[in-house]
Amino acid sequence: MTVREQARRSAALRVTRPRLAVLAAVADHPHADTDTILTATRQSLGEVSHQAVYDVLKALTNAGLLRRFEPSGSVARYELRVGDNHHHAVCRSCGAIADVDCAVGQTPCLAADNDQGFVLDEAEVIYWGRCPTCLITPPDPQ
Amino acid sequence: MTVREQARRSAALRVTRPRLAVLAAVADHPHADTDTILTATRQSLGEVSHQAVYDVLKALTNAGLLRRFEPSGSVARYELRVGDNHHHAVCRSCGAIADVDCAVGQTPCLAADNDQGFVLDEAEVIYWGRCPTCLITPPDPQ
DNA sequence: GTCCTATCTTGACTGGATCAAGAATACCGG
DNA sequence: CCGGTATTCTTGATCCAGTCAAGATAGGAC
Repeated sequence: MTVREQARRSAALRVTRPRLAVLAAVADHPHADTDTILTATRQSLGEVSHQAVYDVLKALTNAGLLRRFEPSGSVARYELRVGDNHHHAVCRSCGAIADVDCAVGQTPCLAADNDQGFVLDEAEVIYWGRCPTCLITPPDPQ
Repeated sequence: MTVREQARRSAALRVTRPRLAVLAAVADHPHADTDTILTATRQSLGEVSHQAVYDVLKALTNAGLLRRFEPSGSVARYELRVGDNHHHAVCRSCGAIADVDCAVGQTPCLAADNDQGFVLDEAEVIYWGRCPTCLITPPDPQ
């Protein structure tokens, strides 16, 4: 019993080659989607199953090493979890994503006026707008 | 030419029974997903194709009558677009959604410190936490 | 080295959403 | 009130990110 429990706990996050490779891929490709991460991982490792990458991303996200976010209309994207509380700006025309610091301090808007009894632990902010490139060369509106 | 252009403009948002029914369905079911809206629409109209509901939701959203949001891990949800800039609190365990006013004023966090040259027009905020029900009766952690 | 089980491989499947072609209908002018 | 026209709706197929399941592999404790 005790032995097994210990083993289970220590095995909470095994160090495997796919995990290291996925972690490196996310570091190299900020805000990458799953497919980009899969491609990058295969470049450094050779064959890796797509299921493995999904599993690894989920495990690392649960462990707090990665942060997952999903702008409306986009697939899931990942970045290295850093301590700050930065947010994301997304371009409405080309989908470009940039990191943005929040002006409100450490926990922006977390003190909501009317929280309906919810106990909140995170405020996820997505800013929508236009990136510099799309401002200069507006995409054809049809 | 002029005739056709006028027709096109005035036809920008035709008043059809499916559209009225969908609008009523969203009004009756705040934060409803597409399937809920489809079911509610069929209850008031009889048969409606699922494609029609998708088209209507997109048209009404583009017209600014509806607001679409999509919490990570959830399907798309819709609500009547109201003038305020309220946001949403989502329960991590049961997925319940509540409206929340932002404490920071009319355009929360919109004045980002470092906007990377983006011109921002909306700050979409999702608060993550636990709803009152899940606080009282925590769901089985397996 | 051995054992246990978390992790990875393989392959099928799910389900929200989109695409496409043709029929129906709202709205305009007359 | 009627016809013309482009939009909207119906029907039916398709896409694809993500999940499920079963068995093989390999990390790491002892």
